[in-house]
Amino acid sequence: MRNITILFGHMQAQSKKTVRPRKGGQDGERVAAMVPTWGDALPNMSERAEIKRGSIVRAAAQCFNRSGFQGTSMDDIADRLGVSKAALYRYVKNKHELLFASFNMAMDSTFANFDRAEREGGNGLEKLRLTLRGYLEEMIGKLGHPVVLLEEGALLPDQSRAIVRRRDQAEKRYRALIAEGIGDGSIIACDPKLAVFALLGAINWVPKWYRDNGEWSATEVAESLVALITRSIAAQPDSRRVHRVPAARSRQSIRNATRQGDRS
Amino acid sequence: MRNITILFGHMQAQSKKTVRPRKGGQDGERVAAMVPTWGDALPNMSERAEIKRGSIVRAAAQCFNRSGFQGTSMDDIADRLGVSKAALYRYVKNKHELLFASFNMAMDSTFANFDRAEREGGNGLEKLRLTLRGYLEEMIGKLGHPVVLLEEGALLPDQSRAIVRRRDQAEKRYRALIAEGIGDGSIIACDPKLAVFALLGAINWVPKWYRDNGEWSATEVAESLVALITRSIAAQPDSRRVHRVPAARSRQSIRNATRQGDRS
DNA sequence: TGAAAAAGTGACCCAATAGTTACATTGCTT
DNA sequence: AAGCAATGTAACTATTGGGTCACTTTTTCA
Repeated sequence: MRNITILFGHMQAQSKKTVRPRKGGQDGERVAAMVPTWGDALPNMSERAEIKRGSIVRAAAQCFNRSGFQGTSMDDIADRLGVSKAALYRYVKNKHELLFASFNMAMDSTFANFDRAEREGGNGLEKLRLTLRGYLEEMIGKLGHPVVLLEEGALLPDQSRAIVRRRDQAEKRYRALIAEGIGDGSIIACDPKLAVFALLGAINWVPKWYRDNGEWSATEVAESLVALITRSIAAQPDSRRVHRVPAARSRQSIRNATRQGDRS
Repeated sequence: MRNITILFGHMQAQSKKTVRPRKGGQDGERVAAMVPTWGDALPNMSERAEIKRGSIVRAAAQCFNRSGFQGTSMDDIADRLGVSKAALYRYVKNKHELLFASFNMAMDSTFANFDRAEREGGNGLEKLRLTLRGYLEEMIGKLGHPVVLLEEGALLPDQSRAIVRRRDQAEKRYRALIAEGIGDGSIIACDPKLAVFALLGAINWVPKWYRDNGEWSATEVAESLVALITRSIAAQPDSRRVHRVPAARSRQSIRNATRQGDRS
């Protein structure tokens, strides 16, 4: 009934269904199969705590994306990592901290990509594209597939203030890029605020349909989606740009990359 | 302690804070203020039950939009209508039925607007615009401000199957419109599936930023947003179309129409 | 190797909340 | 006015899930 514990540092015997039996139940002995607890990454030393915390946050973000904050239990997150709920509390104060960390992860990525685009980018439109593409790519890659940003209302008042401030800064910076693009002629005259909402909507919707078991890499999705949506405000909309990637890999690959049965 | 009940058919005395004291508490006598129970609409007869049920569903949809399914309690919904939780159960079987009804309301509107666009519309792009615009306008108008469609994972298996089927039909029909547009030359060559995801993302994101106390009517928001996002796939992107409304009412009005402090 | 520190666990506590029920109130109809 | 059906409510239950704790197992290191 206890784990048939064996070795390899951070490996641990586990029931083979990845999901551990929720309610103790009749505890027939588990069929042991070697599964890395803490899903992979675990280099060495005492910085491991930091790495584990990161794994917890990512797992939480994935759960939040799929089921929402209130719809996710700490057991769900623990199960995903192959640990017990109580173990999480060694690395994390409470559930809200996980939500807060998820939001901050997304905001960190946003600002990092703003900076990168500022260094690399050309005109306003190009910088906007670089930022969106980088963000999308990073979020998809880091979280297995999704993005974050829903469930804002579930934050605690203090956290909410902090996140809202960062998000407002981000939106302001997006609008500034659009204004820059309007100024340099790369972007059509439009209301920057409305445009930003439209862009972010399309971006933040991705986790609702993207499945990472599909054929598309994070890069491919990011590239073609960003090309598509930024065309809505591009001064000289380039036809080739929009369907370059889809045409290359054919629409069959998109079909595979996205839901069919879906969650239910 | 009991309501100082008085008259006017469906009017009822209520504590003035609209939110009724959650936990009974020390029941100081309530300061009575006349508030229409069931928030307005209540014509007459015994068909009133039907109308009340509709009010409940709309209230529920609004709550779900703001806080998610799991984040909304039946008390929240009851409070919004100025009734007790138990009263809801006279018109509704359970909470999941409310979620199901919310989804179906959105799907009904979608298909109704497909049909309307089919009758009125010109080329593929025009039909697409009509559909999106009608849907957005109707949802914003009907629900006070928002849309629905998140929280799909919270549906019960049976309900989920039904909704997923309708949603897939809707997506198929969206893709068909885009294909039609590609055929008649009004829409650029692109992957219809990716395009639909992008469009729906922007549409479904609206409740996250739109506030109905702003200056913009549902019609205005719907029109300008749809113009903006469909430009991403328009064969001949029309500059005037995109910023017509924003230019007319100035960007100040958008600023007012959207969040500043936001929920927290 | 052995002991202390670190990591993890099952069982428990408690608050929140979906749903029920026994009762009160309203209002229609005659 | 009386009585019945419809409508609504307060109080209860049963369950779920966040968070804690005493204890076990694993790892580190002298």
